[in-house]
Amino acid sequence: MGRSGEARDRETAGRGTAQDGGELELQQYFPYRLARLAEQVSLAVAEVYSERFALTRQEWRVLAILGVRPEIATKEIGPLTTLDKMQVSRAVQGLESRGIASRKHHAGDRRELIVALTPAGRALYRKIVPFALAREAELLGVLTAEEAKVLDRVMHKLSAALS
Amino acid sequence: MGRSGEARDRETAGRGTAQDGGELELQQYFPYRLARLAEQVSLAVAEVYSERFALTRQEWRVLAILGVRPEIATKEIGPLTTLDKMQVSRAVQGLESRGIASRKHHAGDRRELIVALTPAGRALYRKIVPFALAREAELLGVLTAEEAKVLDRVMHKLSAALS
DNA sequence: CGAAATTGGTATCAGATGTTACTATTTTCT
DNA sequence: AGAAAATAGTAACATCTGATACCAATTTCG
Repeated sequence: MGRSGEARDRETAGRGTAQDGGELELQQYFPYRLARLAEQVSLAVAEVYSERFALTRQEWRVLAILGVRPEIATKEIGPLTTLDKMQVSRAVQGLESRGIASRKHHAGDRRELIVALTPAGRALYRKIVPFALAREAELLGVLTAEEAKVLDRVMHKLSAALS
Repeated sequence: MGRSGEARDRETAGRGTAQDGGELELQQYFPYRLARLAEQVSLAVAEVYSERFALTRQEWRVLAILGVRPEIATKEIGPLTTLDKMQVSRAVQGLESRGIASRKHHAGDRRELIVALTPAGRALYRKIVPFALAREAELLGVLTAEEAKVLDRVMHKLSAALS
């Protein structure tokens, strides 16, 4: 199961994160701690797009994609945002209903829908992004450069181990 | 906002995690990556308690607490599990309805409910915990001891910065 | 070609979740 | 003491989310 090549002794993942005998201390349990942290972070970021701009988490993700890819087939959005097709459908509808995005059928294949930001949507995007980036910077700012580097690597490793 | 004392240069949290100009690349955006990872981990762990033992995430958390604190007022459960009082109420009801936990009114204050595991509940707990711990060990096993240590510290730092 | 299978997207319904308001009990304060 | 406020827990409703089935357009293949 995806062992990394590095040299590791017996104690390995032990100190500070893993558990001992047959007891499970929820507060120390890594999956719980991670879920909790992610929720905190998610909430902090949601202040930006939800409270200030009334977007759902899914809409925000789609918007983030549209900001970079000015025109995209909705079927491509799912993989990029980790949303299933129903969530994408709803998010895009939500954006459209508020004049943020527009949909049109693909000429070649009329099943597909192509989404793009409206001018208003683009303006919204440009307004939100700085706040979102600021939040991220604020957060990562509490870490040293070294810690940030390790964190990045660790997240990649864990993610890879799970796929 | 909670600057750590370490010496850090301009690049700081940059390399590998943070963003540049006014563009936001969702795939690289830390809050998104974290949410995604947490979801993956959560799913992997849910296999243990959900698929194998038909518990919801909330019930699992309450069970984990009850395994350590054999008798506890439900009002204490919320803070320990990061669930709101309604979630606790439902989770405990769920556990009770399946003979895993039992409730009784506190003698001194008859508003409070005291929850405890039934013998069947305790047996279930003992059956699940090893699997849950194994999952955790498997995951953390892909990290070096050093990485695990940094990860632990980083999670504490981030969590603290957000509270 | 044309029936069958596939694909993109959505309607629809069921179950989960969040919110508000309410009951019961206890505490506080005059 | 006893009215008012606070606390623990839940009912009830509204909303969100997930799963299934479905429609329309396209592709595959006999």
